[in-house]
Amino acid sequence: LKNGERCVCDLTDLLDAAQSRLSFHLKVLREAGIVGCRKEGRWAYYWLRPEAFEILDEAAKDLHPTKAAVRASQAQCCE
Amino acid sequence: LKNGERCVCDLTDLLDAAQSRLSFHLKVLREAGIVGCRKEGRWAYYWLRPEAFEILDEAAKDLHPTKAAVRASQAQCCE
DNA sequence: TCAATATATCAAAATTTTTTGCTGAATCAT
DNA sequence: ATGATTCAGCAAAAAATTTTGATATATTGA
Repeated sequence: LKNGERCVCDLTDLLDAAQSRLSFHLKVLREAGIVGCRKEGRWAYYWLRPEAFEILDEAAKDLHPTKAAVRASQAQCCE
Repeated sequence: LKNGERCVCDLTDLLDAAQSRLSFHLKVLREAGIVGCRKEGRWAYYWLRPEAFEILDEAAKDLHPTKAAVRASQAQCCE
């Protein structure tokens, strides 16, 4: 989805995955706010929500060791 | 570990988790290159490896929707 | 209207991950 | 030496996640 919205049927082909399998995962991603979705006729299109990535980036930053912790671990000679 | 190295016994207290449980998870993290570890006497100290976070940041970036994809999804009025 | 297509949903099955409880090795203090 | 402490590793149990197969709904075109 990184390159733009896709309908579920495209994704089943692209990913060689069963439709119900994708439907399940897309639902999880949708409920997590990671993908958006719209219905158009028979098709359901999904896309990545850029907002979700701000949160991801923040979370990744939060995990980073502190400067002090980095200094301390650099002082050690580890395998 | 974000704040600096800790020995396993500290972590069992801090996280209220069984020792074997922590040992298991720390092993996974160690093998994934996320934590470093050293032995000192009876204790085993673990710390976060900052290098791991570069990879994480890169991976997060890779997932980001492209500019074009963002423009397209913004053009839509979605729920 | 009828058949085909796209999708969601659900329960059961399969798989993966996590936790627990136990054992054994190493270190340290007495 | 002995006993206590710290930790790794393992197998079995438990829990969580994922997949599959079936069914149901909605849309479209003939």
